[in-house]
Amino acid sequence: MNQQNFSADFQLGDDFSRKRIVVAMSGGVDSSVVAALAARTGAETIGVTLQLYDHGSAVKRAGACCAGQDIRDARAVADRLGIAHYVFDHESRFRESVIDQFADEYMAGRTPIPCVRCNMGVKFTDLFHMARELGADCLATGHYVRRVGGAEGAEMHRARDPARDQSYFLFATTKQQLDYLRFPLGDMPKQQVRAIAEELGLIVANKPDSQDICFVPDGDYASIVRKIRPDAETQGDIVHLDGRVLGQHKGLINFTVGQRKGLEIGGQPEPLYVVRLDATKSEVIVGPRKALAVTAARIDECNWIGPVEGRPVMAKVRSMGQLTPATLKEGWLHFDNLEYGVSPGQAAVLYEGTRVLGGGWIEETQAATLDLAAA
RNA sequence: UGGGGUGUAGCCAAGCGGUAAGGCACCGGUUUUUGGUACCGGCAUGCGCAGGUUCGAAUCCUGCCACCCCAG
Repeated sequence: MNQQNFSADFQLGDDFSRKRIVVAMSGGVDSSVVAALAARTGAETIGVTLQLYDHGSAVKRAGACCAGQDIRDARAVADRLGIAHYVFDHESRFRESVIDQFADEYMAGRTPIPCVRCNMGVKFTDLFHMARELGADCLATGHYVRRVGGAEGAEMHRARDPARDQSYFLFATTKQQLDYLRFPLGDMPKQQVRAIAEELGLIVANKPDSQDICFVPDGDYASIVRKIRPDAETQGDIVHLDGRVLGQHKGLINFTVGQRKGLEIGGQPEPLYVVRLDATKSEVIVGPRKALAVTAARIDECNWIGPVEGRPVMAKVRSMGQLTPATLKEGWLHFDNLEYGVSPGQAAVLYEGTRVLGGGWIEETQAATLDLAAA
């Protein structure tokens, strides 16, 4: 640990004395350290925390953010750093832009990514405007992703540490947002971030990383959906690709494409996986693993911050997945190799080297084995 | 109630005298700021029931029960 570790480039020129930085503080260690780094530049630093959901069961859980104790942690860190700190109640906004949409997606037989919706709306739209209104020169967050100056303006790149890279969740960041955003942690290993927090005596130094979905108390996301969408328990058949009805399910919301666990169908020679969800018939269609293979995915509601059409790129269809070579043509992302467990509602994010080119939401997929998909 | 067959964990199933494979399902753990996947571990003191033979039985014998098939 040396002094060098205490600085980060906020990409605001040389004279920070007349700059103002707004930091999105979730109450976790990452954004707390960003606030510390921002304050250290000499710029006027303002911490902003959004309260995103209620004070119920979720707030005491390790790994939560933006509620209850996290708000107090953010406040404590801001006090320690001697920076201004504002808390805004965004529960209703979060509910309609993230939680309701989350439930509706599951109801439609799709598999949502609330973290992306949260980044798109609450964080990079609402917070963005607040920062502007506060007269800030930039909005800094604790995301592990890099903002790099390029020939045609700011580019987004994957984090230095591939294990912590969060670019998958940020594909919908627009060019305009990227111009204004700063991600000072993109070059740092997590270990260093914690070390800084500890060095500065921040209360959150040893706080567990957030994981799972922040507004789901115990990993049981289906219970949240059932709570706000009472008809989520519509039962239906579990149907094999060959047409056989193998069993019954307790609601489409409990399943996603590629899922193996939870079907409760035994006596099979090999595992069954969810191949498709049919919301209109309330059917879960299952088949062998090879039936999951897809050659392409149609993506929609795309956001591009780099050139992609017709070029060979690398793609990700899940946050922790491997990069896989692909090409985008007329809305369809064609994979060079077969991909498995690709679900509508998930995101496809494209890269060129470390650069994030953007991405889109998966609407449908092209099965590799037509004979099996025919059923 | 004539003949034949089968009864091993929730399901499928090997074993056919030497001290209960494997798969699916399920449970737990690891990994993971989405879901899922993957990986690791667990999972029948007991083989339809009751006796018997044997040093030793899921495996042999007897009886009973259940289910299936073929006949009249």
